[in-house]
Amino acid sequence: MGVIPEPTIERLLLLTRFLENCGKTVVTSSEIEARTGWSSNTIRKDISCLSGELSSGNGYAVDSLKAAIESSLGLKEPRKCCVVGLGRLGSAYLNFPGFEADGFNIIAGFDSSVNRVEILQSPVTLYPAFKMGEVITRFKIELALLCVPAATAQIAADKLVAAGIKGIVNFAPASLHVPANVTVRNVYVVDELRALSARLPKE
Amino acid sequence: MGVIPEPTIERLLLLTRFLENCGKTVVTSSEIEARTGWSSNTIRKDISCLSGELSSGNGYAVDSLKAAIESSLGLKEPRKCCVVGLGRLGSAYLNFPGFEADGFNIIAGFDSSVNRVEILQSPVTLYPAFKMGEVITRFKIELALLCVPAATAQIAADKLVAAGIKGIVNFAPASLHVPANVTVRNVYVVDELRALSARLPKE
DNA sequence: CCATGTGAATGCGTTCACAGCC
DNA sequence: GGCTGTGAACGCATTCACATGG
Repeated sequence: MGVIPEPTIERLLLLTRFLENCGKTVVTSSEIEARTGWSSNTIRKDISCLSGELSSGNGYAVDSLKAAIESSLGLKEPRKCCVVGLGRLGSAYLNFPGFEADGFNIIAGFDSSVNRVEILQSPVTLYPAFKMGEVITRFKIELALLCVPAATAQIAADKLVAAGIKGIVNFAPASLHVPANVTVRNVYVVDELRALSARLPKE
Repeated sequence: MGVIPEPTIERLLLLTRFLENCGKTVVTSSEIEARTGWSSNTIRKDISCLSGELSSGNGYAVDSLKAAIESSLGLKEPRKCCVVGLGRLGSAYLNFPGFEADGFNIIAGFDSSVNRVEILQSPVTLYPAFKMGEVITRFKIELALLCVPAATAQIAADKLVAAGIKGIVNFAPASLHVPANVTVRNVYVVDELRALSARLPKE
C-alpha cells in the first residue's frame, strides 16, 4: 500500500480534528463530505491508505478511525521539541498548554540574549543560543519552533540543522534553505492573509 | 492568460519573501532553484503566469518581479481585517507591527467578554462580540483572524460569514464549515508539528 | 553560450463507476 | 438500500526538450 500522497496526509491530519469535534461515534464518508467539502470519494480513498478494519459496512467508528490515522502517520510517539527565539511569540509558546495532549514535549528554549534567558519565567529550561547544538544533540530534540526575526532565521536554521534537527516550524517571513532530510513548515500570519487576498475575486 | 494554478499561487507568495531577503538586484531561475528546492522549470512556468516584461535574457530584475507578483495576485490593494477572540494570541496580533507593510489594516477586535473589551489596551477599537455583524458590514472588513477556542470556532465563523467576511485565518484546531465563496486558512501550531511528525522517517 | 519561455509528454492525484458487503 | 472499497478514466500540474533571444 505504498507511500501516502502528500495531499492525503494533509487531509488526514485535518480529519482527526474533525473527528475530535464532531461529537459522534460513527460517521459516514458523506457526512464528512458535507462538513469538510472534500468529496466522499476522496475521503474513502484517503482512508484506504490506512491499515486495519475500519468500517463494518456503513460508517466508520470515530475512535478507531482516529487511532488508525494517528498510528499510520506516526503521531503516537512522543516528540521532543524546542523553541528558538523567546520574543513575544516564542515565550507565548513556552506557556502554551496544547502540546502535551498530542504528545509534543517542549523541553528547551533558546535565545541569543543571555539576559532574557535569565529573566524569563518559564516551565521549561532556557539556554543561551550558543548551547543550541549541545542541548539538541544531548536530548535528541527532533522538532523546533523557530520564532526569531526574519533577518536571523537562516542563521538559526543552519544551527538547528547542524545539531541534527528533523523538522522546523518557521514563523519568520523568510524562505529557509535546508537539506532534503529536514522538513520546514512555514507559518507566517501575513502570508496567510496574502494567500487569502490572492483568492479574493479581483474586480 | 487563464487562471493561476493553486500550487503556483502558493509558490509565488513564498517567492516574494525570498526576493525580499536575497539581497540581490537580479536573480536567475537556477539561483532560485538552489535556494528554494523548486526546479528552475517550475519557477519559469510559475513566472510565465505573470504579465509584463520581466527578463532581459538572463535573470529577472528582483524589484520588477516582486511587483509583478504582487500585482498579479492582487496583493497591492489594502485590506481591512479584524481579530476575533482576544485571548493571549488574539491580543498579540492586535499589537503585531508586521501587517501594515503588506497593506493589511487591523481595524477592529472582538471578544465575547465585555469586561475584557473594556480593560484591554489596544491600538485598534475593540467591540463586544454581539456587534460583529454590524461593525464588519459597516467598515466593509474583508478578512478575519479567528483566535477563539476550538469549542466556539464554528459559531464565530458562522457570524463572520453572515456578516459577509471573505476570508478567515483559523487558529483553532477545528475544521470549519463555510460556504464556497469564503476561504479558510488553518494555522494551528500543533497541527504543523503533527505534519512534521508524519514526515519523519518511521522506524 | 547561457538563460528564458513554451508546446508536448509524463506522472500523480482526483473523480468516476461499479462490485462487494452489511 | 446505503455505504464502503477499488480498479480505470480523467485532468491538471510538473517535467522535459527545444526553439528563441540577448
